[in-house]
Amino acid sequence: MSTIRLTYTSYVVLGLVELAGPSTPYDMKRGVEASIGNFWSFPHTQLYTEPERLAEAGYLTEEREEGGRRRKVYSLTDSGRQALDAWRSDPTGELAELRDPAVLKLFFGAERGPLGRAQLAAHRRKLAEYEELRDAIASTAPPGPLIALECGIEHERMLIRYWSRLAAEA
Amino acid sequence: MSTIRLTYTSYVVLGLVELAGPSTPYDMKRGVEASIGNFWSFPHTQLYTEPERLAEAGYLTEEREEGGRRRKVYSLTDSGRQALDAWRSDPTGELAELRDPAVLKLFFGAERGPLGRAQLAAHRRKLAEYEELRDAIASTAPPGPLIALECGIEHERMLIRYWSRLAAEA
DNA sequence: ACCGTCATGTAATCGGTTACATGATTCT
DNA sequence: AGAATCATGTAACCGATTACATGACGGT
Repeated sequence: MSTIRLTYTSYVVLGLVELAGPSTPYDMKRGVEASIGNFWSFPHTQLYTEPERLAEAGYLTEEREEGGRRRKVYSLTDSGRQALDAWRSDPTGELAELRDPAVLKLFFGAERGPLGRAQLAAHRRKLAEYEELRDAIASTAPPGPLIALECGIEHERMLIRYWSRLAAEA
Repeated sequence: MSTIRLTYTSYVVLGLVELAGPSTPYDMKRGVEASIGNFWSFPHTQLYTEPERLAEAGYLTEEREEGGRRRKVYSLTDSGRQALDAWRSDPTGELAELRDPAVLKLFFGAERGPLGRAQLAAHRRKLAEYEELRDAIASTAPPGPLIALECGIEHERMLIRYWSRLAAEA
């Protein structure tokens, strides 16, 4: 049993398994897209390697399905739940970075007009998608995902205002 | 002369050298902090390895200072300027992700109260810092950095509203 | 002369991404 | 039955981070 550094990806995996119960990597993949994947994405291959890492370190157990494809099924251990709890209950003051590719271009002198229009279109689409998603899950989802989705919605609205203003000035 | 994939870090380096002229890694480091580093950060060691990569691929030239520490000084080549231009003038529809550690915790069930208060404090500090910075450079800085800074300010304001609301509900 | 801090850099490690590959399933 | 798409996974590579290390310089 090795010792590893828990990354954000680790917590996403632990959190997903807590939410959904014992999961295969593919279960996780489906759990990620259209939820947490909207604002914290990574390639699906991470969902094969990361649970393995976590299992080696004792945060998950790894079993094989009986019959069929005999896929790997991961479950939370006590140690895993503890790690998740410790992380979750530490009220971090760490801040998100903008890390917006379009703002990066802007910083280095990109033309506002075309960039603004492209961004506006994309952000409007994303906002619509979020609002639809919220309406679809509002009555059934746990509060965490819902409230996070609200943040995503505010984020999109802010950026739509921002790029609108820029595109208008240009 | 090798072929490399240009990452965001590459464009940051190319952009910095364009803005500031021939630079040593340490010049770049100073250029990064308090400007682009606020919303697209990375460890300073990247500023030693990345220019080297870029020089090998022909986007920068590498010279040695005469005397003193004989530090490496990097300058843009035509090829580097072209790559920067091509990137900058492509109006990307690629979207920023939230990728906010605090929202991640929220998603997986963190308590709103303590987390909200910690985030509020941190975001208020950051906002004040941005506003001060803006006032300090408003008259001298090129438009790109200023307009990007405006985005950072709006971002902070949005998150202050968001966490205020959450902390109040909790 | 010493100490602390800033300046400057090297090297190793590793998480994350990219590329690829093969079974299942569904559709026509 | 063939094609297309979804499901499931492996392996290699590499950019990014972490750890460490030494030189310069200002203050006491």
